[in-house]
Amino acid sequence: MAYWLFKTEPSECSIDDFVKAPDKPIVWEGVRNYQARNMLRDKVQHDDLVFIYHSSCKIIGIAGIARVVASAYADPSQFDNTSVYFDGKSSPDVPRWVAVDVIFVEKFPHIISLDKLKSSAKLNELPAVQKGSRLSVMPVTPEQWQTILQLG
DNA sequence: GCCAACGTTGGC
DNA sequence: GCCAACGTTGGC
Repeated sequence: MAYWLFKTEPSECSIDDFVKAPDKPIVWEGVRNYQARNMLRDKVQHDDLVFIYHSSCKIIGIAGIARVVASAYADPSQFDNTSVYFDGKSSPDVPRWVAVDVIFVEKFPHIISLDKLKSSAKLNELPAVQKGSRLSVMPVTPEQWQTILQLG
């Protein structure tokens, strides 16, 4: 079992969308970065736990936890020409992008802010706190996971 | 809205 | 395969 951090803009998908439908898997689609895709496709497994990170918003930070309930499959949005995630260069025969399904586990009473994450020396290696990091799917070590939980 | 830091594209 | 130009991300 592994740990991950998934970035999302809460205007697109926030922890509250999970809270609203706690038993309904959410399709984690729209990852359009090769490094992130490779991790989604090759490493993210059923039952892995995921920090949900809110980016590009007022309160930036980790908002809660979700669990992976379906490992990688072809991201349907890449074939949907009405979707902002449509990719005309991808084909059903050789899908370029993948999605996973995640389900609600927990919403934190307070978002663990980016400032707080940066304040812990133990999290220096976490890509999320590093300047210029644009990974939308990133690994979290068990030690980092525990450190972050204690910050919350 | 600015802009630094990346990532991707495409001509050569 | 290099690299300039362009596009995107994401914190501020």
